[in-house]
Order: sequence, then structure tokens, then C-alpha cells
Amino acid sequence: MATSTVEDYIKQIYLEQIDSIDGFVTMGRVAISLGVVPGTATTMVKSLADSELVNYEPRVGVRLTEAGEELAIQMLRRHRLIELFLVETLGLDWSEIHEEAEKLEHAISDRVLEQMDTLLGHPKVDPHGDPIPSESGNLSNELLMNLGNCILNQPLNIARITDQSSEFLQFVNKSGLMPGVELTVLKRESAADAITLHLSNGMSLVVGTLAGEKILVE
Amino acid sequence: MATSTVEDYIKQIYLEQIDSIDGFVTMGRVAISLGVVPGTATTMVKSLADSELVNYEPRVGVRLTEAGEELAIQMLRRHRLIELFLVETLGLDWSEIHEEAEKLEHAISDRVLEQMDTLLGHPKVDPHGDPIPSESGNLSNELLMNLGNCILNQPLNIARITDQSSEFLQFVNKSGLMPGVELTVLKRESAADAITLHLSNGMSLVVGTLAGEKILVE
DNA sequence: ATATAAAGTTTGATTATTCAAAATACCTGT
DNA sequence: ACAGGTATTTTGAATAATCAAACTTTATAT
Repeated sequence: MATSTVEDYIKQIYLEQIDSIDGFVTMGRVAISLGVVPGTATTMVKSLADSELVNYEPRVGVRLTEAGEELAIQMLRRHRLIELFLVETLGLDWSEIHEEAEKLEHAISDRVLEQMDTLLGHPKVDPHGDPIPSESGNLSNELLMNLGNCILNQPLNIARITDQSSEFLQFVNKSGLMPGVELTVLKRESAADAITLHLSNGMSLVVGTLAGEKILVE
Repeated sequence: MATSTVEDYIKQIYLEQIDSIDGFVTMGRVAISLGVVPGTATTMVKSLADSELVNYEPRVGVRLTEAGEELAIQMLRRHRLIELFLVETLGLDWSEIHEEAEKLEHAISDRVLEQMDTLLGHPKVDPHGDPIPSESGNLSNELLMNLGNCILNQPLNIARITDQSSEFLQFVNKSGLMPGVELTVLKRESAADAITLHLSNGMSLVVGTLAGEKILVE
């Protein structure tokens, strides 16, 4: 059985792999996303390679194997279902659930997980708008526009928030930019690094490009 | 912070301490209840003593300190609240929740725990009838009779099942001996090592003394 | 009182995970 | 082509938890 550390590495590598160009994740990225020093990442990745969960090319990077990807998607399903459960059933705030789910995803049995899934009515997205993989591992991955590249002056719906840090989610909450909210992008000024928005509730606000790119719309 | 292993040792020592004569738990008991070899128990207990969670007397045994007892009661609260939550909210069967709670009690935050407590209406007993310590650590510990020492021919209510093994709970389930059920003890034959019961649903059955002593009534 | 058994402790090793710091490889710009 | 810089890997050491097996105490039984 995979230890909780192994599960963390695999999930994180999967997430990094998604937005990598060549499908390889560098040791530097692995180290940063797991909060360890580079040497630790190298050591650990080599041991993941021994367990056939990743392919490791020295001085190039890692890539998940079939088995690794399966495990990663399973962890993602756990994580997101738990997040939704914490919000829906236990009434926690969506900006405080990430860390919580991070711990619980290693402790909950399949039995309990499927019970949660049933109770929630087999949901498709978590509170951040991230898709929940199905039990068989399917992940609907239509690609969404973000506030930095979507059409201007057109009503759009917020679908997903891709930064799960508590700080960012609290900002999102305060500004009323939760998934489901309707908005229009009025203008983008690259020199000012700013995006001007108009919310359906009448509020207008300006966000930086970096922040805007973390908010996906459809 | 206490590791999950430390939490397990402390909880188990607490449980053993309750039914010990002199308040000391031997290394043998510690080893058995944690499923490790005796040498491991000795080593670990010495390290618990370093953290001031127990007092350890070589060749005599361990006893929890104030701090240790506090931690133990907190773990018991977690364990029992989680068990009840799994049954009430997730609809799991009470005979299959012990292992589950054993894992979750280390992973759940105080925040989530108190939310569960609120949702369940600050319950006083878990699905096995075991008392749930209050947030401040109070544990109602009235002493109950069991089927091996209670009055005969007197209607009584099952209050608590003290063996949490899946095997025993399934037997309890099948025989209709769950907490809350009313019964009468008809006779006890020490030679036959048998206790004859009559349930309020009309069923009669015979259990061994050892099994009967695991069923508490009031 | 002494041999034996039972319980507890010690010692030496192992596994998983991590870090610090030294060593190595790979680029990149001139 | 080479000097520097950056990324990566290696090495050596640490911590937490465990086991097997040798050893020591303590209690028991004749």
C-alpha cells in the first residue's frame, strides 16, 4: 500500500504535469510543490520509480506511469469529494477546507468515500469548481478561459478557482468572485497589468493579471 | 505535537488503566493492545515518559500523567464522536466503524470535530453505548452491571457493548442485543458457563459467561 | 534454595522520510 | 571554448517507529 507521503508526491506530480509542456516535471517543481529540499525530491522520486509509479529520467524529470496516474486521479477524487462534503454536510467555509481535506484524503476508506459520494448525489465539481473524477477515474477536462484571455464585454460565469491558498480564496470570497457568479470583463490593460470587471450584482472591480488568470470562466 | 502513534499508545494505555488494579499497566498489556513486540512497547513508553505523558517504572509498568490523561480523553472523544457520525450521518453499520474511526481520529481537526458534535446535538454516548467525553474532558462513568452480575428476572436495558471487535458486534447485531434493547436474565449456570436471556421481542437465547460480561445493562 | 519459567529490557538492524552540504552536470553568454 | 551560474544528484546524518534475538530480573515451584 502507498504511504500517505507517496500519495502526496503522486498527486502533486500529476497536478504539475498538467501544466507542463513536455509532460515532464522537474525535480525543482516537485521539491517546491511538496515543500522539501531538492535532494529529498530526487531521493523520493527514485523510490517512486522503483514502485513503478513514475518514470524518472535523471536531470530531466518525472512523468507518471499508468499506475501512477490512476493513483493520482483517485487521490484527486478523494480530495475534492471531501472538500465538497465538508462544505455541504458540515457547513465549513470553502476557504478553509483545503488543508483539512489534505489530511483526510489519506485517512478515509473507500467505503466511507462512496457513502459520501452517494449522499452528495454524485457531484461533478467541488466547491472551487474543480471537476471531481468519477469512481472509474474519468475526469471531464474541457478547457476553460480565464479572466486574462476570455472575450470582453460578454456575460460569463465563473466556473473554477485554480489557486487553493486560503489567502486567495478569502479575497475571492470578499470580492464575490465565487464559482457560479456572473460577470463581464470590461477591459484589459497590459501596461497596467490590470483587468476591469463588472459583476452581476452591480459591483465593479479591478484585479491584477496574475489573479485574473486564476479565475476560470465559461 | 503528538504523532498518531503517540496518540494510539496514550489512548490504549488509558483504556487498559481503567480496568487495572493498581493503576499501572504492564509492558505486556501495552504490547498486546498495540500489536507490537514487548521490546517496542518498552522503548516507546520510555519516550512517552520523556514527553511527560506517562510515568514509567521499570519492571512495574506505566501510568498516565495529567497531560497524558487529558490527551487520552480527547482521543476517546474524537473516536466516539466519529463513530457516531459515521453511523448517523453516513449510514454505516455500527459493526464496521471501529477501524474506520481508529484512522480518522488522528486526521480530523478540532474545527471539524466540533462541527460534528453540533450537528449530532452534543450526544452523550456512541453507537456502542460508550460515553462520549465532553469538550472539557468530563466522562460520565457510572458503573453498570453486566449480564454476568446483574439481577435475575428483572427487565433491564442494554446500555453498552464493551468489545468492539467486528466479530463480536456482528454477533450482537444478529442476536438483537444492541444498546437500547430490553431483556431479562432468566438464569446463570456457572458449571455450564451459560447465561439464559429473554428478549423483549420474545426471543430467548443462551450466551457464554465471557460474552455476557461484555454486555452492560442498567 | 536453586532451577526454571515468565516478563521485561537491551542491543543492533531496518524502513521511511527528511535535511545540509558537497559534488556534478548542464547551460548560456561572451 | 570556457567561466559562471543554476539545477540536480550524492553523501552522510538524523528522527520515528519497528523487529529479532540476546540478556536480565523477578517470581514460582519443588
